[in-house]
Amino acid sequence: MLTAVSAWQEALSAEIEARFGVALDPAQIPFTFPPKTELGDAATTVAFALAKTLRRPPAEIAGALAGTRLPGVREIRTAGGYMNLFLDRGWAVERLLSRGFLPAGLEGKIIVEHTNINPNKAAHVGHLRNAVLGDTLVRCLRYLGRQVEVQNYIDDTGVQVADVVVGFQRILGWKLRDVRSLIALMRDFTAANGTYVHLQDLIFSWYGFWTADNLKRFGLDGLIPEQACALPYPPVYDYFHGAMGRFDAFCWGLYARVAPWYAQSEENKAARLDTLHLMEEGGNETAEMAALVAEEMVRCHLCTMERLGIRYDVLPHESDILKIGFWASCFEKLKTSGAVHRVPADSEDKNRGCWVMALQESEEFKGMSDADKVIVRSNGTVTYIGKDMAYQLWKFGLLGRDFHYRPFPGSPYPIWRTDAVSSEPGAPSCGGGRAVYNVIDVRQSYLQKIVKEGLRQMGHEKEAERSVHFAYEMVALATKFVRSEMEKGAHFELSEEELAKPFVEMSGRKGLGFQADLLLDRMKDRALAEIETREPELATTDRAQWEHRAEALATAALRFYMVKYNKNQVVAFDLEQALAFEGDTGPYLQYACVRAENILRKAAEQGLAVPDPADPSALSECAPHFDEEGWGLLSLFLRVPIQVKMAVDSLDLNIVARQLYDAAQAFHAYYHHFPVIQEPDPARRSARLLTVALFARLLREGLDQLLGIPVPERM
RNA sequence: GCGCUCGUAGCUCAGUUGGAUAGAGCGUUGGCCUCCGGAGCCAAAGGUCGUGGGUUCGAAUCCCGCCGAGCGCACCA
Repeated sequence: MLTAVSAWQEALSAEIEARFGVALDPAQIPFTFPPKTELGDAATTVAFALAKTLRRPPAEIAGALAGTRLPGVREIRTAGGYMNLFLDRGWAVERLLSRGFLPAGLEGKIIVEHTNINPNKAAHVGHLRNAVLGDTLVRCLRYLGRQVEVQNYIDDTGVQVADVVVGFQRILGWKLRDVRSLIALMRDFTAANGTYVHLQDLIFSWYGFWTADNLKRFGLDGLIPEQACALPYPPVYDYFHGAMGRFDAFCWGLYARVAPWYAQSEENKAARLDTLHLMEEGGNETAEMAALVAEEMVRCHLCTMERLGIRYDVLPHESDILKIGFWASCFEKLKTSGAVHRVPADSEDKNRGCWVMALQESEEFKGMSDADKVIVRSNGTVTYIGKDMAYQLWKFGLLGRDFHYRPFPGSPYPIWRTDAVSSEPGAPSCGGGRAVYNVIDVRQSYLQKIVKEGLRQMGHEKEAERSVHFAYEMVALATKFVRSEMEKGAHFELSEEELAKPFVEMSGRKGLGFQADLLLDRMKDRALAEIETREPELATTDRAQWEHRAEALATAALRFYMVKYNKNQVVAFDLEQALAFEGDTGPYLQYACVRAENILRKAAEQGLAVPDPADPSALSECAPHFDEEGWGLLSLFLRVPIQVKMAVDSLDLNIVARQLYDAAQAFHAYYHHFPVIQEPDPARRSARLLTVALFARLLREGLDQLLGIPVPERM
């Protein structure tokens, strides 16, 4: 409908000029949709807009324009100032199926960066919102004909990874080979038993874990390893609370132990800096452990996201940005363009000795009490914001150089990661985009603004304009939910004051949050049970099918939950609400599609001829027999391209979810009021079969291409 | 202090360049499976759209004030 609307705008603009002598920019002619489908397939309120300049009543203007000939439009009916368009149905359906309402193959690569989880712990529901929004944006852009490169940035050099390494080395007393064994063991168990292994059972029954040191550490010195393995509930059982046989979940628990451990002594606190230094130096066991942990963690995250149908093209690593010298190049540009200056070391300024970017000149930062931002610290190290600027320059191809690339090992699908030294055969070239979307939560708006300002000050005005921060509100935990978890025995460090608020912020450091895989597992369990009540025999006859359907339902429920809210709305996560399969949920949309396809299958089984949507003669034969309600249902899909465009322009992706939900809702109502197979009149039956076939196809396509929601054959 | 965001039904939320009778879901109440799958449908009850002004043919939407809530403004990322 996008392409049709612009044609209508042109035609109307010409007609208005001819009739009233008023030149109106075609793009300014507003097109909307009537509140009820029987009022028309599309509408324009241009008469209201003209009423002011022409000083004539809107209804009169609408009446005068009603005779305008618009391509594909069979009739224009006016209602007050509204002009309601009724389309030629054959024309509309043909274009719906051939994607004739969509622009194709638009020039210029668009880069979308999303997910960006610190590789030191399992993904939680907050990360899911980021990944789902990012992936939905990618799908919408591709739907609109854009070429998209998806990047997932890996911060493998920061304090977060260091903290987990400290946990392994100093709290658990593990060596590199212990971590290696753990990873290998986890992979074996996951492969053998799926996702339902509790780590506690695993780790404590692991003979190798019970070294003399560990026996002593956990107060079991008198025992031999075999005895410790056999203990049903070792004294440290709670130590690994919540880990589910996954390495990332293990690190989640471990990471939460590190902050309290730092708090115990100054000596402990010093371990963080020591570790960071060792990681930076390289060539030692600590650095190797950090790399190992980060890589395995990324693998875990890729698997989690794979469950949701979320994939990436490339994984840029922060360590490579430094090693390959991107930061050095960026720093040169910053200095030569005058974007940064050095504050003299002997000055009184609090930033003495630092390289800072001055922001007080910029409109954006007016009213700031302190408008200087430190880019390079007085000790010569670069801040996060500096590295991000280098990364952003590369994304636009402004560094004039590229990374090397090698395949990321052991990923669930082929994917490239950056490398600082050399490329492997078949390596792609990445970056160099025309526009860039950074999907990052709203709390980083200030920093993202600075990155954009940096581009501007380096003289890249155009790129700064095309640098979009896709800001969304965080996912917090509903206090109601946290309380119920605490009643079940979970321990969180929360004050009464915090518990009095409607929601609490998640915190990886505190281990406060809900893990993505855990949520998906809970949803899957729920789905398995639901399926079992409907098809009890499936559990024994086809277990793989049973699981496949449950996983699809979990994916749908989760993705829809994450995309249905407005991006500015804080999502207060509540397990009960997230686990819902009824009403305004993903499974409701899947069910509409499954139901429609069921009718088609049943009809075919009974030997009824199901009209082929792609066959023009079937279409012209059926079109006159469409029920008005059936057409109203199909006409909702005319809105999709415009809604997707609006969603991408405003970054309010819930528009897309809403639109498909409305279509599903309209179908469920149609289903109950219009029997298809039972309809005795053959012509009418054929028309209804075609309606259902078209609906099923359009909804399946929409769910898959736009929302990334898979639809199983049955559910 | 400065900046951003939010406040709509008992609860969770839609309502997008100001437009047709303010809508969904959950929950409540009452209906609907010998009939294409009841993860569904139909109906009822439930609203001073935080509040007070303003702009205009028209305001939940735009402007100003006030009240309440969240987030940001580091040589952390």
